[in-house]
Amino acid sequence: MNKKRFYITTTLPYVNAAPHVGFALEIVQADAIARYHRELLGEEVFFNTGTDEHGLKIYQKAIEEGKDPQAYTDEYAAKFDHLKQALNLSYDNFIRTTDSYHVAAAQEFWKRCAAHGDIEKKIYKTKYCVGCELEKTDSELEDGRCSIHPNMDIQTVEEENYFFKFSNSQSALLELYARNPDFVIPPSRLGEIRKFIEGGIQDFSVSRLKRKMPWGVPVPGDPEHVMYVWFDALVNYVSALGWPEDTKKFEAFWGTKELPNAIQIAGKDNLRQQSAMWQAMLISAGLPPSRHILIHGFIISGGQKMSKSLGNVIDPFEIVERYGTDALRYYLLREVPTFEDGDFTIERFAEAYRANLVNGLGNSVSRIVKMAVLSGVDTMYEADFAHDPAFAAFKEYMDRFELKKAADGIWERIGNLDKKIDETKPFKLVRENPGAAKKILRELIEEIWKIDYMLKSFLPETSKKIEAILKHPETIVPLFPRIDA
RNA sequence: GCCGGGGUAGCUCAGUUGGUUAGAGCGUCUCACUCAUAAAGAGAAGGUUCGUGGGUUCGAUUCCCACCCCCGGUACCA
Repeated sequence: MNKKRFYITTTLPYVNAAPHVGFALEIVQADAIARYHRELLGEEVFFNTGTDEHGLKIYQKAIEEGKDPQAYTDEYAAKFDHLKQALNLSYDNFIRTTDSYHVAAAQEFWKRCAAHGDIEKKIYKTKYCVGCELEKTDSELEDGRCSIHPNMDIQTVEEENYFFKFSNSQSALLELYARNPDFVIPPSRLGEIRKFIEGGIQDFSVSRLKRKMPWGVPVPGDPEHVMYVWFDALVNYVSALGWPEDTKKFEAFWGTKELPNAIQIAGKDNLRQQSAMWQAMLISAGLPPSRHILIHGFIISGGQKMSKSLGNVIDPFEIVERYGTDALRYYLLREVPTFEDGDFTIERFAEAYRANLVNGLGNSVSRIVKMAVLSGVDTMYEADFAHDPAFAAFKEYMDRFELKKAADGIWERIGNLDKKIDETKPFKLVRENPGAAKKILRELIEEIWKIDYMLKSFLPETSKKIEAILKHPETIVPLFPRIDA
């Protein structure tokens, strides 16, 4: 019997700005889930992330900086390593949408959709502001006028584009949702997308004229066009697995129509692309749908969106530099609701750090290990955690991707350590009844091992530190230093 | 405008079949202890009773209606 395969992928951040804490949330959530499946469940995990590197904005940005677009994206992709280190990420694959195998896969995907009759040429009407000399989207216009040049009429520009026949998929999508009530998690987001699809859907354009915007994947059989960045970028979730060449690997991780296996995680702004458009593309290409689309919220700061002008932007690198990787991971995984918007301010962060990591986890480990050393209690432990009832509860939450609730359970156990010490007072008891005190301390040590085990997915570095301490208890140092605000 | 989510202690939030004195964590105050990172524990205060106004009901934070406020989306920005 083969090991169970597990696949999870983040969305690919678009590389026109430095990674911010919002993407950090997504990739840390994915990392915790991946580690859980890899290390605690022993599954064979494929954890994918990468960068989305085509499209107009990147093209413009590169030109702006006087660079070749490929060189610009190369630089950015290299920077991603900083994020990997800063957040201690365990992804197995890093895809760049400019990788040649991805480009080839995107073209094959296109051909399959075309063969299925879902791609056709149509006239695409764009709105064009002569003042800006730019095309505008409807949402950029106010009352049908450009907000920068309200005295000028918006012109309609027509060009030939390829369209994906999204409208063909309406019933198939609704059926997918009906068959899988947990297709999108949380369920409220499934309701949202279902309602959107029920309301009727329009075809969307999937190509751009190459002479206007050359930075994209060439459309097969038509040198005039490149793929619109959406289409190409979404294909990464399967090209990362070697599709279309490596059908074995693809099937093992992506799953089959009967047993889809792919977990995707995305922000709520990506609900439509991931749970509807991409699924429609998969259906068209004859591939299995995803298994779950996990939708997380946004990180806001002080009740407002982060923005440079408000000065409330949280830089993940700064936090890590000051408090350490696991402090940030802790905050993102437990202090932010898993599926809803969460607030992130330095004040709240510092408070959570002190209360739960310094005073909570760190101090509990210190006092127990110190007592164990003073009383000569063995700090090694080998156990089958799988049969621990509390671990079963933890597992249940993790299997439902309820990361915060799972973490809450761990911290409840940490709190119980202190409660037990206070009730039994082993530090006092050791003078009257050393045997009884040792027995209690031994139980506390075992409990730390179990907590440590559950912590592996969330705080991998801390988990290693705890193990090192338990192996060499005489060398104990604080897990989380006090940091003055 | 429309669609979705939300308005419960200072803060962050639980509260799914409507039922006695509405909960947790953090923060605050008091007390106690000393094994620990000047830390951990216990107790207490804190909600004009759960956005506002109606309604259904013996009884509603929980159901219905209207309204107010906040947030997101409103499709080619990836």
